[in-house]
Amino acid sequence: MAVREPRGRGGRRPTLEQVAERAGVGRGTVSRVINGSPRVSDRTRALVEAAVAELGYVPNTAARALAADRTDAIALVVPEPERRFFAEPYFSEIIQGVGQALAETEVQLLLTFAGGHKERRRLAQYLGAQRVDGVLLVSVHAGDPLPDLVDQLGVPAVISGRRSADERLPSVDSDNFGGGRAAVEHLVERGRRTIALITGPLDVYGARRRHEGCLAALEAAGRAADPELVAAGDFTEEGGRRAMAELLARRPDLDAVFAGSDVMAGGARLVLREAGRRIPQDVALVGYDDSVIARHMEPTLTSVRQPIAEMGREMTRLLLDEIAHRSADRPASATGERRQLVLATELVVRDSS
Amino acid sequence: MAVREPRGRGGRRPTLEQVAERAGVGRGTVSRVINGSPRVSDRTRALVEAAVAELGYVPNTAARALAADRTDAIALVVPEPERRFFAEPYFSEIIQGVGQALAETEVQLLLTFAGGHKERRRLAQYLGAQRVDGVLLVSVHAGDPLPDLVDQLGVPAVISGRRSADERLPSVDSDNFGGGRAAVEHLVERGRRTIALITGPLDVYGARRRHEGCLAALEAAGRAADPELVAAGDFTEEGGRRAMAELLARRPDLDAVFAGSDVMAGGARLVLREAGRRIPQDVALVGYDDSVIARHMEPTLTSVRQPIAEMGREMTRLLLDEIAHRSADRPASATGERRQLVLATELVVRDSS
DNA sequence: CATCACGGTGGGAGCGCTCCCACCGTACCG
DNA sequence: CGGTACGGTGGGAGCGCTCCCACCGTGATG
Repeated sequence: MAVREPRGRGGRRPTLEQVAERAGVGRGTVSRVINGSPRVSDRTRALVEAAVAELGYVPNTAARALAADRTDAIALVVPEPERRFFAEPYFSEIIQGVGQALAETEVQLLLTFAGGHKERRRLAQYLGAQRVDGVLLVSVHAGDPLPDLVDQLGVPAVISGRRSADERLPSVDSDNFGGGRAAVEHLVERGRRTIALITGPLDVYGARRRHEGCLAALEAAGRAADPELVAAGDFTEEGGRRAMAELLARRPDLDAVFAGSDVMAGGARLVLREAGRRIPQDVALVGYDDSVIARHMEPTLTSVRQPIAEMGREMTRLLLDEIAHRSADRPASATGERRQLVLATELVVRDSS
Repeated sequence: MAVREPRGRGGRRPTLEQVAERAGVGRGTVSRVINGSPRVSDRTRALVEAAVAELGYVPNTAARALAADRTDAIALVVPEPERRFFAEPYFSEIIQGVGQALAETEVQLLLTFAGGHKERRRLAQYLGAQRVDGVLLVSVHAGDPLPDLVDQLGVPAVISGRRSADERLPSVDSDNFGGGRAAVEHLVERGRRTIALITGPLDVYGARRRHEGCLAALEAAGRAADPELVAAGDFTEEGGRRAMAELLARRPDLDAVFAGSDVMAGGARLVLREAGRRIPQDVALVGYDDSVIARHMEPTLTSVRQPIAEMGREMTRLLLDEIAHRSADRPASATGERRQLVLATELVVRDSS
């Protein structure tokens, strides 16, 4: 007759204590071996490792977290209200990168959905309740209070994309300036004379940098920046349509368009087609993001690729670094380490230009 | 001069004990209030709640997990080696659904990447080490040992898609049979006479069911299933190309194609175009999945939509149910509850048919 | 008026681990 | 040859919570 275990499922797992007994050593020694302390003799270490293997011992996360005040978990905070965030491959790729960086460690990834303002406040509380060792914040809005809230709570955090030129928090960004510049340089090289620009919302730092890159490329090519050739979009397809219609009305002679996102480029394409302009013969079109849309558009869309998976990877590394430093009582922020990363973008040339 | 806290960041958070003292009650009573036990008088409850609010108390997850042997977290196991999994919106949508279902609860979502076979084994260990209360398994292969491993460990699990007709584990599937049938019915209604089928790998249960649905629709329309009009693909674009070329060689008179996935439909489209067939005038094309590709293909692709987000939601509900039942010492598996869900699919008609 | 039942409550024990202090022995020093 | 240093080790204390048992008071019961 099977004896019923006190509680829980599938029988109790072995504890540190049991491993210690089996190896004929003390609890502290086993703990030292498990945690890779150098202060253990080789003989003892081998003994303990054998016992661990025999018993199939796995440390209890909860107990460790409670005793050591460290969870070996980080959270990726997802701004859920934005469906856009899910629709674009951005999300998947970021997670892919995070997963890769985490694979080399014992750290777990927690997904947290931050909805409205109250939920964000609740989230902040939870973060304070030692649920995770650090936080990855993606797709942060300019005026979002969350990053600073998290920072004040003393929770290590890394954000994707700087919110401004003088970002204080550790961050990983892609080279928006270089990306915008490369797109326009490409159009110039292709012999395009009248290049129109559809920008993203300019209060978003990344969108503004893209635009500044475009302007720099134009200037380098000896062309004056023409306000008639610039229209602001809002990263939506509809916004791209509106901007394109506007530009076409003002300057029917344009022969190239750079849109600050693929989605806006998609909207622009529809307007161009309706106006009877052929792509790329009459008008060259370049987008930004190198999203799925770009590869499946007709014609396929030239676009600027951001290394999103790599951003996820670097964000994670930065965060793990910060966590390690803080637990060693010397925040990386105080060691003058580089905590702002900017990764290169790449122009992917396809049929639309 | 600020007194340095013993350890950890940002000062200690209030504990149950402190709340108890503040409220002038015992520790047990506070615990009861926090956990919503009915065995507390209204007066006392109000007292405790006030103290909780004043102190901004949040229970320590680790301590609770240790004491109660329950983590209030579930894991979504992601089969990482498949890049396909990330590329398709499947992943994002599943997570979206899971997030929605979890939003109503206090349960956290852990993302676990299961790479090769050893990593899966390691994963199984961790699952046993009370890291999570349950597991969501997505995109499970036919011969994958993981589901049974998890089950043997006694960890509640729900899988997406049945592995066979007599799936034992709780699962949420979409109506692949109905989806395949609807696609072919649609082609029949459109007056197509010679309907070719590109199947997925038939050892994948879902793919086989789709195919069986197709055959059922053909039979219902009084058409014999013609082996010449069936070719097997492997869910890749290249596989779709090969299958389409084969079909076209065998039956140049075909006027409709159903592909078991949008990606294969994409491959088929290229071959059809090269062969000078117009879509939909000469050949109607229908895909499956209603992925981003479908919306951006030229012409836009008619496709069968699976309610993926809803599947994520239902999987989560099923899992939370199972967890609740088990902790109440009566597994849902023993109560004869329905643990296999099949959700309806929907045909989205676009320009390709 | 003693007895019982029961809603309501306090607090001990213990979950499995890390941290840290005490201690042991050996090697090296003056 | 006593003193000091130090690598190596054992185990007590405690992390913050839940569980459960003992207990208290009240009102119904015999």
